Amino acid sequence: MESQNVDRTLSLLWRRTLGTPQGSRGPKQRFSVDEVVHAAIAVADEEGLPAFSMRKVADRLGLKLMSIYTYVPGRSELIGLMVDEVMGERELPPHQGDLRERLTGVARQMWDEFHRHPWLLQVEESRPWIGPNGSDRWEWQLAAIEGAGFTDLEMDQVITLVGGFTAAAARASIAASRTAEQSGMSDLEWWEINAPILERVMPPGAYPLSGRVGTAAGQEYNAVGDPSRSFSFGLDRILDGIEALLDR
Amino acid sequence: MESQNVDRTLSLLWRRTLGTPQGSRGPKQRFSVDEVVHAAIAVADEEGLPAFSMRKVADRLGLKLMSIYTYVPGRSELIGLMVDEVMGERELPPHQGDLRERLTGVARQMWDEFHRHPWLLQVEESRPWIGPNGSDRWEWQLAAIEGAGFTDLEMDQVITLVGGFTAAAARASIAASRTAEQSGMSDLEWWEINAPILERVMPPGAYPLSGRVGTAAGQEYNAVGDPSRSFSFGLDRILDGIEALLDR
DNA sequence: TCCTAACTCCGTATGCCTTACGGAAATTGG
DNA sequence: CCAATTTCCGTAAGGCATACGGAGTTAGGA
Repeated sequence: MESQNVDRTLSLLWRRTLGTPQGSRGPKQRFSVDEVVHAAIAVADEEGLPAFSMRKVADRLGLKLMSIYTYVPGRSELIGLMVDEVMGERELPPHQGDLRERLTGVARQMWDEFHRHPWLLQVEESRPWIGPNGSDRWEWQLAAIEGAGFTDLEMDQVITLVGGFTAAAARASIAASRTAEQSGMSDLEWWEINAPILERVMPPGAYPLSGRVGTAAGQEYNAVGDPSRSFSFGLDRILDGIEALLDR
Repeated sequence: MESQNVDRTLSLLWRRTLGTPQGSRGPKQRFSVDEVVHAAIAVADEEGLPAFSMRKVADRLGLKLMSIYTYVPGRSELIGLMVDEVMGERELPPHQGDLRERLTGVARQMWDEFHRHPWLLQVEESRPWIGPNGSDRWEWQLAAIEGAGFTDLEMDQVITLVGGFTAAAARASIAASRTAEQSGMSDLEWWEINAPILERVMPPGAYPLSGRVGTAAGQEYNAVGDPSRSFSFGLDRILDGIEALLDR
């Protein structure tokens, strides 16, 4: 019964290549799986994954809660469909330029996607679903560095490295903007509340480096840190390191 | 009333330097805040953050649910206390060796900590609480690269880079072991269920690179990917890139 | 000495969430 | 035209955080 669920979800993921094999007996469904998935994506875009619920998806479509379960097996499978769906919403551009430009393209594509759909970073599935758009994506990423001189193993590791770092950087960036906009508190207000206690509690001079580096960062950026500059900085270092690997 | 909450939580975070200023009127509390925090950490270690609930913390202490709220303001504040607590559970060793060894030490300390307490990666707080152990940690990380020749801004960015990558690598590693142990399915069984459909659905030859690289990785490692080798590989590239920055 | 403010512990209730189950209505193959 | 099948949905079970108020306990001050 577990494996039936896997079957069903895989069929839904690959529904475009498989066609829609629905038995013809009963009433037709009022919506398509696509419409359900898109409604779900809209909810997640607006409210994030923790606040994403089956009821909200149903409400958005004008269905009652339990009807959603005739379209998809459950919440986590629906999230799997959403992930593969957003991975297909932009064309994968052909790779151009040298290795550096190509990997920058790969990273920036992920960076943009994470910012378009921040809930992607909140998805925690032990085993990823293998869908068409995710498969295309992985192939495309490997194509970016094919022929550059890496072993097959290194190709895997290089993409993992760039992808992992990009996800971490995007996480920081999104956390920063979420904080800025949604929490009613500005950075300044937050410090005004924290400062009195912290001054009382932090031994003066106990954190010389934090103080020096913190004020340097605070002056250079406007905020406490600039995530998009951290991303560029980190990516540059990583690409330097990867190029160095090819010069061995 | 929001800011009262901040006040209260900061006082709890810095409780060791502040002393315990509890009013003396009513009955004494049966436990200390430390005991509550440690019980909470035990629950999170065993079950992860999604399954972590106030009720389970209460049960573990022999308290009833609502009594926990006399110790800490709420769930998310308790998680803030847990985070700072685990950041203090290991001595921060003095830095030794060259830049490469020092940064490796910083990364490995985080790597170990994430594996000791995987739920740290599931904490999503827009604004981090500033506690004593987190502050010490940040100062210690900066000390690792103080005097190496970076500007203050670069120091911030270098630590952010190493920390972000380490978190991403640990996330992959933990996801892999969670999958292996807890989901009843082995990698093999999982493929046995997925393969029939995927073969039917993936156009043959559509994913040449994925196939080649995937089997290379699968043969070299035993599993689909070896997270700890990906970590070493990535860290080496990053350190190469950082050293190159100093040679400019 | 004793009253009362303040505090702990906890029962109850509200309002979320996922999902199992079963029933009514609709549709179509035979 | 009947019976199988499917959709849509009501209900309920079992989880969650937390607001509120009440009973009992403790100690400061009159």
